[in-house]
Amino acid sequence: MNKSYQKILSVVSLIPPSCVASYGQIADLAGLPRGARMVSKALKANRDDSIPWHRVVNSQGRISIPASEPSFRLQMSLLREEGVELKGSKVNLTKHHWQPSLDTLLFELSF
DNA sequence: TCAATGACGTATC
DNA sequence: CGATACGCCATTG
Repeated sequence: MNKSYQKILSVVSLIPPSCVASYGQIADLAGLPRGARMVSKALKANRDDSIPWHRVVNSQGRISIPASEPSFRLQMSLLREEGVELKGSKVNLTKHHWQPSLDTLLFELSF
């Protein structure tokens, strides 16, 4: 577990319920431009359930976990439980895309 | 070393 | 909307 992973997870933990963020967006907020693939690795490696990993989807709003894996269904369930509108495996981004407040951004910078 | 591999992103057709 | 092609980059064998 290196520093980048910690940073990534800390950013993910800021995503509020019924909102989603993209891998690229998380990478940017974590100060890791073009680090989208690292975000996916960090989430896959993470075992802490208190981190809302399910609120991270790809830039198209689609769940990126292979449908063959069990966590794919789990992610859908968790999102629906929060009231996130899902059309198939795609979320309504115009409604649920996370837009961090200025406060949140400043808080991140101080981390 | 080096090629292959992703829970990615963007551009093009 | 679906399919393909690249770029990207840490990790893996």
